[in-house]
Amino acid sequence: MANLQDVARLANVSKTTVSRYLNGSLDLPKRTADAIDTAIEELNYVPNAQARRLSLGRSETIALMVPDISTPFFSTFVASVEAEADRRNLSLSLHATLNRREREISYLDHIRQGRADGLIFITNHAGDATLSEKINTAGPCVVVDEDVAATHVPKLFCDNDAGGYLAGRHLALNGHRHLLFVGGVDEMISGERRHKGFLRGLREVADTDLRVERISGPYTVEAGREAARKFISRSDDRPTAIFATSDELLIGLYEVLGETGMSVPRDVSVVGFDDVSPLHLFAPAVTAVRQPVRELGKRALELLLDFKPDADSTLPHEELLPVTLIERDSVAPPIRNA
Amino acid sequence: MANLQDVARLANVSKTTVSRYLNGSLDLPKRTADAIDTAIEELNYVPNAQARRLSLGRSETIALMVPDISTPFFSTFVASVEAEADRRNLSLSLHATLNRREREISYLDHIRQGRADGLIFITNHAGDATLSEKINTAGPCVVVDEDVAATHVPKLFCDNDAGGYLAGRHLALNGHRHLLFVGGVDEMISGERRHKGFLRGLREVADTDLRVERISGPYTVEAGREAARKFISRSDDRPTAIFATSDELLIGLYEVLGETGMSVPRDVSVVGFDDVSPLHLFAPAVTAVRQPVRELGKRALELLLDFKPDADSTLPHEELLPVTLIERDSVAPPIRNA
DNA sequence: AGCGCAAAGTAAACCGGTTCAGTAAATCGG
DNA sequence: CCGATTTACTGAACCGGTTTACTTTGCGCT
Repeated sequence: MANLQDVARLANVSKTTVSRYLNGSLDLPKRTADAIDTAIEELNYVPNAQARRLSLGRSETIALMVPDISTPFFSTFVASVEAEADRRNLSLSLHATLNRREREISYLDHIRQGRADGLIFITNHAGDATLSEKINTAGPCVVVDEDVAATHVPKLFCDNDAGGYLAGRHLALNGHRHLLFVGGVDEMISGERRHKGFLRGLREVADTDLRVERISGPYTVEAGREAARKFISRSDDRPTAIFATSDELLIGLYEVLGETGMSVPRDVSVVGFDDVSPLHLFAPAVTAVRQPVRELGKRALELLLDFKPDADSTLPHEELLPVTLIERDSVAPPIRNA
Repeated sequence: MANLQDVARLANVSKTTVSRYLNGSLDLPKRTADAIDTAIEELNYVPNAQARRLSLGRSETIALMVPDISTPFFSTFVASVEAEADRRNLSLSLHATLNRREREISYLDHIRQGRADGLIFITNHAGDATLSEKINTAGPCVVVDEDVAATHVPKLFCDNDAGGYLAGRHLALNGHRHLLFVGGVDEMISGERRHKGFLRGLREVADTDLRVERISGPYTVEAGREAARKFISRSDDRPTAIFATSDELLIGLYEVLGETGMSVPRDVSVVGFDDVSPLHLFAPAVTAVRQPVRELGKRALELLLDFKPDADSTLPHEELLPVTLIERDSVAPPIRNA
């Protein structure tokens, strides 16, 4: 493989000249420029990215850390970050943590190691002191989708509270007073906010007679199944509507509901959250709160690269992206007989 | 940031010693080793990956090029490659080509640039001479899922022919004789193989009276919609079964079938391909040929890193992974009235 | 006492770029 | 025709590791 030196020799100039010419920091008369171009052509020269990066002190790479890549929400998110990174001529280094803390912590070192210039970080467990300490000292980093307590980095979330509110209001307007909220382990701020918004939405419509139950758990298909089983095992006084706060929870819920012959929305109304999976094709099509996932990815990279913190602000920058309710066929008024 | 030199100074040894100690190419007496460990601890030293890579002449990174990251098939594939890469302590550099040839070609340079040690490449258009030339000279590379003609690199596909066969046989056994095959643009080998296998499966069961139509197109939701519209616009003598050869095609098909009130499988039977999306929740649950996507990703990286070509073999190595038919509710015998 | 060998390191070249601080020659103004 | 400026370039240091080939010291053995 030819290197800068080889090109310089063939073009009868110095390394410096070729380097500066290629980087545009030197104007050359046409003859010299041509000689260099010819030499590059002839030797089939391609600059070595590793050398360039070492010299420049940056990797031209940003790292993306997500719990899992294969779920629609995260894969769509990754896709939108990649698109924006590509637009800026940055490479994307992708890492799945599978929610394992030691991975999260070790990947955070990638910035210090010079493997990445910055990091976009999504985690599903948000309370760890070691983790937040590490995030605060790792280097350029933004936290997305789920908060990590005690971190002083820019943050970007969907408006979880508004999402909960929309779902709650919609179900209350449809006459539901006894509801089941599924999702969110205690430490996850997204779950808390969705829950709070949900209650607010319900109360705005129906201030009395409300009964809201909750099954907490991770945003997984299996947790959805489990919640559904628990729901079904109760023979009487069941809630008339369920708010499943992620696509995965909803999928698990639908699976079990379907298997056991429960009919949506006749026997129970359902509202989902995320709306990245093809919920419009499910039976019945699912009414859900839609997250602006693509917007989230694009904005995350913008925040990472362009954001300059206010000197006077002591609080970390936090940004909320709006959500919308997509009405489909999984919500109906409850049957009055109980 | 502390570097090797700083550590060496503090531990009263030379750079060489520290480097060799850290890389295990030097056994040191406990006192010296401790001194180095202490210095590293004290200075909070982390080796610089860029420098290491330049020196080593490899990037410890492999590049993954797919048409799109957000579809379930590719995102699952990416996830499985990432898992295997992580197991081997390699970084993964992710690139979406959006099927644009100039991107595919420019990303292939990443190997020569030293940005990646090898490349896993999936494309959806397979006939280009510039592209195959570039692939042949780019460096370590494997071609996955869809063939690129005239390339001499290891190749890994699902058994598309067997997949077509399973679908054809299943539909024929259910009594279908007039069928519609949807998918595959001309240059795509996967489509051809699925089609060929489809015919073989049909003929094995029913040698006469077979009528097989075909609508070609890319593996997209929109192409699925379009095929469905075309299908529906024919008022009589419609095929009684449709083989939609990707999840996306199937989704588009189901959307339009649903909107226009066609009932599956009463009015038309449907078999899908991929089975990565939650087809079991669709209405009705979709019978489909399942691709072993995770296996595909894992094996792709193995091939890239471990495969040593036979010196005597002139043909490129080609590997086929088995597929299975998942029977659900979208296939029934045709109604006999036409 | 002296040879041989193992133990414990090390100096310096190298990977392939970028960049600071110049230099030599050509051109220009007066 | 001389000094000043501009043009066209360059030597060498630097980024931070890895590695080859080599030195020094100390010990056991005869």
